[in-house]
Amino acid sequence: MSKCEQCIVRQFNSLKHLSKDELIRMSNCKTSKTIKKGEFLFNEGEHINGIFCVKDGVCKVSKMSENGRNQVVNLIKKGDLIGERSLISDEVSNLNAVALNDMEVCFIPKDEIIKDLEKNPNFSMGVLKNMANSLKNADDIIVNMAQKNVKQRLAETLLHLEAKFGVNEDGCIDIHLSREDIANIIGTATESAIRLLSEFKKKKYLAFKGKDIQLLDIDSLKNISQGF
Amino acid sequence: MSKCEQCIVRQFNSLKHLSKDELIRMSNCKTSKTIKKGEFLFNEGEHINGIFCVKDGVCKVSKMSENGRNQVVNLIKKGDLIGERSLISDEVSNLNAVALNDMEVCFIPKDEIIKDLEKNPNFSMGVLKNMANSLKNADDIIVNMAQKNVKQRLAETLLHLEAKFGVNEDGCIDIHLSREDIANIIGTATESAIRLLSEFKKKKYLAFKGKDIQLLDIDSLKNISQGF
DNA sequence: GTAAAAACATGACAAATATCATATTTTTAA
DNA sequence: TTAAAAATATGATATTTGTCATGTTTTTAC
Repeated sequence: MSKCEQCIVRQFNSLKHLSKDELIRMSNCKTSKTIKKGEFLFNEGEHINGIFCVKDGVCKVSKMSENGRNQVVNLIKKGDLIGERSLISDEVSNLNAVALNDMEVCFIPKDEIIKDLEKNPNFSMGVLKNMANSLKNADDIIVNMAQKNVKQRLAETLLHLEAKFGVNEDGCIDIHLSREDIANIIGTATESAIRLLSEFKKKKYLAFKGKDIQLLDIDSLKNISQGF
Repeated sequence: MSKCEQCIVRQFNSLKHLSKDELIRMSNCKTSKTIKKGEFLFNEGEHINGIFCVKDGVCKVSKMSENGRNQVVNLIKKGDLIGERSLISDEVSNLNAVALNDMEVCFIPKDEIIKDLEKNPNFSMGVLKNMANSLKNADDIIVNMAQKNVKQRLAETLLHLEAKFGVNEDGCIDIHLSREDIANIIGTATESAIRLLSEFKKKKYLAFKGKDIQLLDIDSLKNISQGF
């Protein structure tokens, strides 16, 4: 069993506020899991009863709309925590999370985290700050969804993905998303997303390498996302 | 100066978790303000440096989009707190808040709240739960914005407003919003909102009394919001 | 009370987007 | 390896929505 107190990943999230003692206790009750590409971490309606700390890999967090379409609300990567919300409010998850590539995660049971939240103000302030930040992001996404058209949202999303995941040795955004995933992030029909990506390619704002995307003209994409 | 420990309003928000001592200290450092209809509580870019507890009245919380349009992200009413976020993350506000009618609010300075958050785990858990709930709502709004069309969003919003603000003696939704406000909630052009309201009126889903709106056919509105 | 401003309303049209159809390419599984 | 399935791509068309124009009603400020 790997030890939390020696794990680098926790430096990237609220768990960095825990004391050595708290981390040792956590090591003893956590479970490590390997989640294969396409498998679920959790589903809508499930009681999660703990949080996941992502050691490696990426998952998409989404929610079914009443229309029967899937909306991606977040992408979670190495160093992030998932499930904080369902932990604090005693409800079942309103979201589902599916691995986009093979993942290494640790699962920490609810009770353990609650204890730490109550006893360690640094930790709870950290969680609070993190949530405040998520909430601010959510507001930005709402404004973008409500006020920007599909082309603007696609440009914005591509820039955001490159900023978040960086580029690989080919110069492409270092995450593999299907065209459908991209459509489900920006909230449009898959065909529309494909069409606009083709348009951007034709205009040399980006290039396809295999199915991955390389951004070529950041300035133009920025302008588009801002409505110019 | 009114006393927090005797104020009913705090029962409706996280401040209910504070001890008598903490409330007495809060009474001594808070300031009461009257905010007239149309005046701002705070603006985008301002340091808020505290939270507002709403004793009476309603305000709309919005954000300018890069397109220059205003998106309403929340409506805050009696019993709610505003400004929690800017308090916890040390940044300027990303939102602005303007009174929709005359308001009575108390302003509690940041330092006081931070002290309580660090010393009273019940309180910080309460704030955390509240934020978790806001985050869940935000996800729902994102999904609605992304996946529903304007007519669905209007129906949804009307139902939501009636649930949140109730009806007055005329049977109308008990909040006065301009057509522009409604358009800015659902993220559409004012003309589109007006047109759809007229359509709903023609179909007897609702009636206008003056400029207020009375919902007549809840079932039909529910069906519309769900895409039937 | 009255003029000016703001809000509301509606038509005409243009632009954006979804949907359906169909073809091609890529991936998956036996 | 190969057939089937899934993903990508693009055209045609219908629907939704935004924009501009214009008129009416309501509210505001003097």
